[in-house]
Amino acid sequence: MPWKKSFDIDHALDKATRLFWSRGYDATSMQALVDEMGINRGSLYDTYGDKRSLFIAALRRYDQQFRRNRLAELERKHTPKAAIKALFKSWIQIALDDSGRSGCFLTNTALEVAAHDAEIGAIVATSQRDTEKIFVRLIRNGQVSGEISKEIEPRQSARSLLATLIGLLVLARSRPESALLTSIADSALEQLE
Amino acid sequence: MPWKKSFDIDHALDKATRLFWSRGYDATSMQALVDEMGINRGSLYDTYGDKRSLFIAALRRYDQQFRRNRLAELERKHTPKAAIKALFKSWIQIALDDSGRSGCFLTNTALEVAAHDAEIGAIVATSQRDTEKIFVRLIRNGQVSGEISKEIEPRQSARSLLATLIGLLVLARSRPESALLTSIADSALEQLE
DNA sequence: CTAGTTTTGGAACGAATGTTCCACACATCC
DNA sequence: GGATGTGTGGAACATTCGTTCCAAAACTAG
Repeated sequence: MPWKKSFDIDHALDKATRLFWSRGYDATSMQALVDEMGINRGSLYDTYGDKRSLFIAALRRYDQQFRRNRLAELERKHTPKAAIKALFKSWIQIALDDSGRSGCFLTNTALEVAAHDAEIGAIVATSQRDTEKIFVRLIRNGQVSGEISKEIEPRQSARSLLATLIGLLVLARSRPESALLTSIADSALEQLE
Repeated sequence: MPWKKSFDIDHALDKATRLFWSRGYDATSMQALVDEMGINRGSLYDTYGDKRSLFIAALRRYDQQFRRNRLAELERKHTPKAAIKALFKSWIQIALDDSGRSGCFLTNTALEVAAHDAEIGAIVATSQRDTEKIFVRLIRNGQVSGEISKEIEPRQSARSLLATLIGLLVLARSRPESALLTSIADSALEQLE
């Protein structure tokens, strides 16, 4: 009769996510994944399919665990404007702590794979659109409570915030300098006043 | 006695640049480069060295031809603020025209290679710093002539412009939508008022 | 023409790639 | 204990990778 898997599927997927996140798709070999995930090559193919499928699963998991959940938590714990500020600050903190300079998995993927792979491109684009929507909501709520200027146009400012955040994520990987990144975050927040 | 090369070294390098620019480092094979550059494999190794050296030469050429020269031309032909506007507009134009969705070679490289290769990382970081300096100069000159508000801090605004531009270049590759990109460019310019 | 040098086209290399497969060990249920 | 199905470890597969090498062709200079 059947038998439960002896390894934690999600835990192994987290390991794969970390590796893809740090090195990208092409530079991550199946051998490195086998080593890092701590499971057998056969089990890997049985459980997750081929490399591309595993990458998509890792990207989806990152999108859920790291982006959606994190944004939801920030939205719950802070006022709208403070949530935006906390988002930028936490990314800067990650960039300065992270010795591997991994940046943001979704943004890395946007450049490396998304342009040449429709399915992966759709995942990236959808998550960017969702982040944009969250910014719109935060701005509107901030305008109601008065902490964000009523003169700005929510959609346009949300797009600007998204672009600035993505730019910061790129610079975090090539120039992880505190002064540079905080300067950018400050500018982004000043736009809301 | 010696004999001049029968192929144009820079022309072949341009072909290589286009390929690396569009596909990235890992996804571009030497075979594809041989085919695209139209020269022999032996000649390629004799002239440019190994793959990484060729990539660096291509990146340096892009930085000179496409970034520096283009920025210098914009600075020469326009007033400071108009130059910034023209820069954003031309990138949007390229993004919407470019069926290959190549984005910006330097920005692509910042994410794919720069974080894990010190020499290439230095090239990317240096070019980003130089672009930042040009923004500072444009802003200062615009403040003198009066077309840019004297209330803004040139260095901080330059960094903000850089981040926004890079964010736009990433989005150009994952979501080449006119409304999105022009909205971002408009926001960037509004910051200067 | 001859000598000298470069390009050419392709063979060849070892290493690494993603993927498949299989015999063995082991845990579960009857 | 025996049957069933899973994870294990590694061999093996065909490709592709970057790189090296070489004999023949092509061109220039004397």
